[in-house]
Amino acid sequence: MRNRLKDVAERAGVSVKTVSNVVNGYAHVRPETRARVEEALAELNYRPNLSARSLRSGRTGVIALAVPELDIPYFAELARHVVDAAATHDWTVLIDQTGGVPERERVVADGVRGQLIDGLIFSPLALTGAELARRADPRPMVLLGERDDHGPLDHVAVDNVAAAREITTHLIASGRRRIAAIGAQRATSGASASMRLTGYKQALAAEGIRFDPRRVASAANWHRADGATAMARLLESGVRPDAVFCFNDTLALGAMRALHEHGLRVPDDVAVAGFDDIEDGRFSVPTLTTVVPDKAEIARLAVELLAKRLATGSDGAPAELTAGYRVDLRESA
Amino acid sequence: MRNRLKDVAERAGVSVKTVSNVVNGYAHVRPETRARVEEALAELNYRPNLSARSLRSGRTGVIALAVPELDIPYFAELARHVVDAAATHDWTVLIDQTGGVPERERVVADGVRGQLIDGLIFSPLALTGAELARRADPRPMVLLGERDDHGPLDHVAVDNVAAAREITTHLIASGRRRIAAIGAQRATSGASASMRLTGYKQALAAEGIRFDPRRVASAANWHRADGATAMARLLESGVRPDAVFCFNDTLALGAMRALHEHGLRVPDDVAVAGFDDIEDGRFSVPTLTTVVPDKAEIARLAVELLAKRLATGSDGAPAELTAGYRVDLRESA
DNA sequence: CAGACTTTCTACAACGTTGTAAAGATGGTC
DNA sequence: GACCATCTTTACAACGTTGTAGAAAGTCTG
Repeated sequence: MRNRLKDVAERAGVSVKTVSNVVNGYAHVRPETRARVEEALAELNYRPNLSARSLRSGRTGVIALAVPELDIPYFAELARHVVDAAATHDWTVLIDQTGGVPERERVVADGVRGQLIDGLIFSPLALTGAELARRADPRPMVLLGERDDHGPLDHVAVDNVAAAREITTHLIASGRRRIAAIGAQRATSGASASMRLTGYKQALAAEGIRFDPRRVASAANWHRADGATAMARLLESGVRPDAVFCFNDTLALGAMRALHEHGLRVPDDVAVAGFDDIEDGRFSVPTLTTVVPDKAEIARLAVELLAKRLATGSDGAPAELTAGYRVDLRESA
Repeated sequence: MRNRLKDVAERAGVSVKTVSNVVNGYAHVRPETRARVEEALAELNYRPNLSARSLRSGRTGVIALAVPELDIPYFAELARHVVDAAATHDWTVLIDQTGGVPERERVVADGVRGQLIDGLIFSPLALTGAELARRADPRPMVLLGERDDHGPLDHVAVDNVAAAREITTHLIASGRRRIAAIGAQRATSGASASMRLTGYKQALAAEGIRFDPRRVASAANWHRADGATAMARLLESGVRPDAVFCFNDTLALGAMRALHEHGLRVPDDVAVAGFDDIEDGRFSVPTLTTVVPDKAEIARLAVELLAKRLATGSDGAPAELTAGYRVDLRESA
């Protein structure tokens, strides 16, 4: 049942190379020969051996996508877009989960996958661009997500500062003045966090609202539980926000739960805004106003960067591409 | 930078095969030789070429996991467990998303991945076991999820009937009598649906409550929107349920949203129970009472079935394994 | 210390594929 | 009909790895 070119060749009465030529659509094959070969191909249900092809060609047709966790909805959705974008190049995507753990991230960047993959699309959480740049693996890598320091590496992100500014401005425009923020992190660990915080501050400044550090709650992780505890901390600390900008949707959903537990209504008492547009936010109670990054564009740009590196043999200055976003106003703010 | 055994061998002054022996931990290598080779290995940062290994061995060390969609939380969580279980065999997992589309499912079963994979763990939505059994690909395949008809194929599932019965019984025990169900499907398309419906009916019967078909709402898909519309349909049809068993958590979250919109409180007015234990349900308002399948066990059993097939060359009668579950009582019921 | 056995290392071949080069067939031109 | 160009097909080698078989050197047994 495991059929090789050789078996097909014998059945069709031609050489192995002729079968190979037919399989690969080489033009100069006599029509009758082609027909005979195709018949044999079908009868034997021939499938090319990809290992042999890869060995011969030096390409596997597989790229890796490394993300912190697939059960973070943002990354699950992103993964699907990457798979779709890769399919246009006939590439298979292998997904690696790093857990955001530095050690695992380093191992992935250094090429755990060995010669299994042609390139890597990487959304790191713990490692900086500079750390990643001095990796041992020569295969091309594209970084996803905003980094202040992305080293000499190709890179795709949305303009986080602008997006955060825009959604904060919306909160102000709808009459809120005591706007809290949830999700800040130590500068070293989270570029997303610091950029979103910057956008938030810029919006306040532009509208002449004084920035109050007591209204900013940090969150080491960005899961629901973190959002809930951060919100609770804010409420119990005595700052009485009338709105909160959460640095991602998951935090926002957690924050809404905490607000609910404190007997506060959303958006009546406190408006809530998020970031990422995960599916849950479209069905939460109330639905979540959020920044919608163009995930399909992010995926497409990343795959195309990789394709360019693979085509040109990795040289050329690092590219830094920006994908689009929009703010979707729903019920929560 | 791309180093082969040959380069290492030259550097260490030994034959290619000796390097291979060191890399593979062959015992009979003189310690000094081993040390010299290991030094060369490190200096050149040798990585084995997996394509060549696969070609030689006939094994790729990659298994595929085919699921409907990764942004369905249940499958994202399951995927992580499968990756972990596969890691114990040093296998890499390649995830395929079928979208639940029959054509895509057929293509996956017939081996799109060609010779890239050693085996397949498949959670089909559209195709029956019998349809899947007559596939063209000879590689071992393990089915996940309950099927009434799973053909002559290895298969891992939890006892859906028992689990549905148990959680419905809990609803009854807590005093509910007008218990609705959301998620029924035409018998042909959804074995999960029909088994959960069966468990629901059994629980009613055991407690002497007459089954009322008007209290059962169907849902072609099991997304939030489907749960919300199904719940709304029930409420507007005049049946006044005091509880609802949703055939998965996502439906339940959608149903809770619809209840909220109709001004009904959960669990005070209507208790809600789900199935799957997705992370969202642990943070929803209120948190969701649900059936918790042992996803780690499902993954482990599936991977081990695959390992057994690969070791024994695919013969032996199809196995049918059952993984555990428990009912987690939270706020919603 | 002969013989048998073990340890250490190596050459070779094969896994299935495709690029190269070249041979043979066909067709066209003068 | 000789020549050249193009079409069609083929043999061969190579991609990097590892199993097999065997050579050479070392160790043990009686």
